[in-house]
Amino acid sequence: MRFPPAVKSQISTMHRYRTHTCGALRAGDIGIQARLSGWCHRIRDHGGVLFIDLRDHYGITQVVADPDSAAFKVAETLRAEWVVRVDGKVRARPDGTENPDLPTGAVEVYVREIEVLGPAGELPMPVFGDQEYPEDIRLKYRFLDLRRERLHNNIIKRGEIIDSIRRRMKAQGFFEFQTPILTASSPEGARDYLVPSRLHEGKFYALPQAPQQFKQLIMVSGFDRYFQIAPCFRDEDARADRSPGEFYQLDLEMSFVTQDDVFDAVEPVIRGVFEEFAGGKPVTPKFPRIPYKEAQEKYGTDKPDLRNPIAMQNVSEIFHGSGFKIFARILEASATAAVWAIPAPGGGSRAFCDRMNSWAQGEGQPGLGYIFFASEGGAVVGRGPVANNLGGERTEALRQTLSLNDGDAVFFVAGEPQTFVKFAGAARTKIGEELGLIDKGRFEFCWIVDFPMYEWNEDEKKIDFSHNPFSMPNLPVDEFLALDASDREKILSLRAIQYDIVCNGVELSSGAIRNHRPDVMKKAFAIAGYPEAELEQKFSGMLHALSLGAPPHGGIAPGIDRIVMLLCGEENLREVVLFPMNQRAEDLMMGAPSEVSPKQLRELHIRVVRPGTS
RNA sequence: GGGGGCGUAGCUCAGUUGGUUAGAGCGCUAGCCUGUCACGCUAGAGGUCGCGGGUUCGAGCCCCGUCGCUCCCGCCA
Repeated sequence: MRFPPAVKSQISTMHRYRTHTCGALRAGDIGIQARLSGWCHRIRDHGGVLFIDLRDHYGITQVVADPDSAAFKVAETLRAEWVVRVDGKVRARPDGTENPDLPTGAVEVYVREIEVLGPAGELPMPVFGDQEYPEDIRLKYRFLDLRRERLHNNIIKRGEIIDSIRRRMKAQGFFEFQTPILTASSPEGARDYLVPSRLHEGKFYALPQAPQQFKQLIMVSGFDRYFQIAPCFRDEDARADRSPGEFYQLDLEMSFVTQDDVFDAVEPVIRGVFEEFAGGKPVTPKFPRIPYKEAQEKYGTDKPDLRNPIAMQNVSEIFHGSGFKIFARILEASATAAVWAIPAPGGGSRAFCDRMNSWAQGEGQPGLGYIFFASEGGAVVGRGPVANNLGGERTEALRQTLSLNDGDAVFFVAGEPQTFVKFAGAARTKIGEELGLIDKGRFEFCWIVDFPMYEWNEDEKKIDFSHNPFSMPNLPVDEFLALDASDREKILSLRAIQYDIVCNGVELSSGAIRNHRPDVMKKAFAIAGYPEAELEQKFSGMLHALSLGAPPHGGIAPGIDRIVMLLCGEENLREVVLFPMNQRAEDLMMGAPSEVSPKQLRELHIRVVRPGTS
């Protein structure tokens, strides 16, 4: 790496580094002396004349040197991504050489002096251009990746979105609080990140999975509308839409509210932020409320992508006792078995249906039955093996039920809904994608409501909490307290006052009206088989607080990273997080996690026991 | 913990049925070029084909194992 000698500045009145940013100069500045600092984005050396695109956070300005300029010799030594200071005269570009793609494209800086502030070695990854690079290289050299336009813009947009959220929350009367980062491990939920205590041998802090208990305690403390852009920590495996380790939530909680009050407070904030940053893409004007059960039946998931117009239907009636023996027997054998239809408008070709069938087999399914409809002698008839066995009359009934026509198809899944629902949902998504039915240019929101409170655990033959054990059951308190724990039917049909916001198939958040009554909570846990003593032991602080005057309260916690991801049009959270970890929860740039010194371990009363050496 | 995909030059990738000295673009080095903005032209350097083993006269290519990255399942109240 060479450092060309810096030429001492002759313009002592100027700022040490710049009079303008690289995005500032316009035609009106022609004739002035300017000083710019930035990175050599792109260098074009024509021998006689040499162009440097100088880039900083604000933009790009073209710098020109020719053999007449004093700094030509220095200019020739510059390489990509060197950081330099440039002095020169702002002048108009010659006629016909203006660059309309650049805000500064009418002018250029004719260089008089160049000072190298920070030279760069050969780059592991160029900053210029928009080529894809491997994740590990990108993460190891995150600071280079962040110089690139796309990521740089994403991070800026992230900040602007968070600003907008704060503004909107405060306008709704919410107040921002800070809750502890070092707290206690909680037995419920995800795996905790633990921090060993130096002063208390053998004891650990945990990083909060969410400020859940704190925000409830803030309500018990008599504050009314809490929010926080809250860091959350969970030691679970990553997904494209689930960062390993840490992420941020717009955490909020309100006192004396019903579900409707929470919706009325949150929906305008989320909708407003999306409208502000969606770049003109339409946003659902009023979020529809879809009961959990309906979401499962129509979309095969509790986070439906409503941009996909396909809605499934239960068509068991049509197959019951029909000539299509495979399904008829399945329905015969079990009262809870069903056949669901997945309409595929425009999918009416044997080639498409066969392709979907092989896809299903690739997913480990026996196959995907189908009928496709075609015109024949003026009538629309069903084709394929299912239609042949089902017969004309029932096939026609299907066609009418599902409003299908010439050129359409329908696929079928059969069996016990609880075992096939996930696959049915995947098939609905796949069909929608393959047929191009999903309008990517919009944001489709919905609330998912009425989550079941409990579910049957077939493995352990017991009743479990279905989702959040601290949600209020949707039943008058007296009735709930009077429940007979053996009335399995009634208990399994109970719903919790719990809700999710879903956008384009991404679960943005879940929330609930909390269970603020110790007696109801004890009953709720008793139903799930937790003895009162255990509850007292694990959640004594919370129970105690709730027993000394707790207001009814509820809230929700939309994921900031996911909101930003959707608004940036990205499919992976790493594209909207400043310094993300890889899938194995490593920070390749900082080298985290890392080994620590024996002294540190001793102070923390920790001994590392490696697998197979104990 | 399980399954899929990928791994060839600093980077992005090609590489036929297993067959001579493994190629291209970008980047890098040297030279030429006075109006480019993905500048152009010429030449050059740069390779343990992730790693280990096997099959074969012969392996980048086939087989087994292993490691890394990634996507998914489990998990994430």
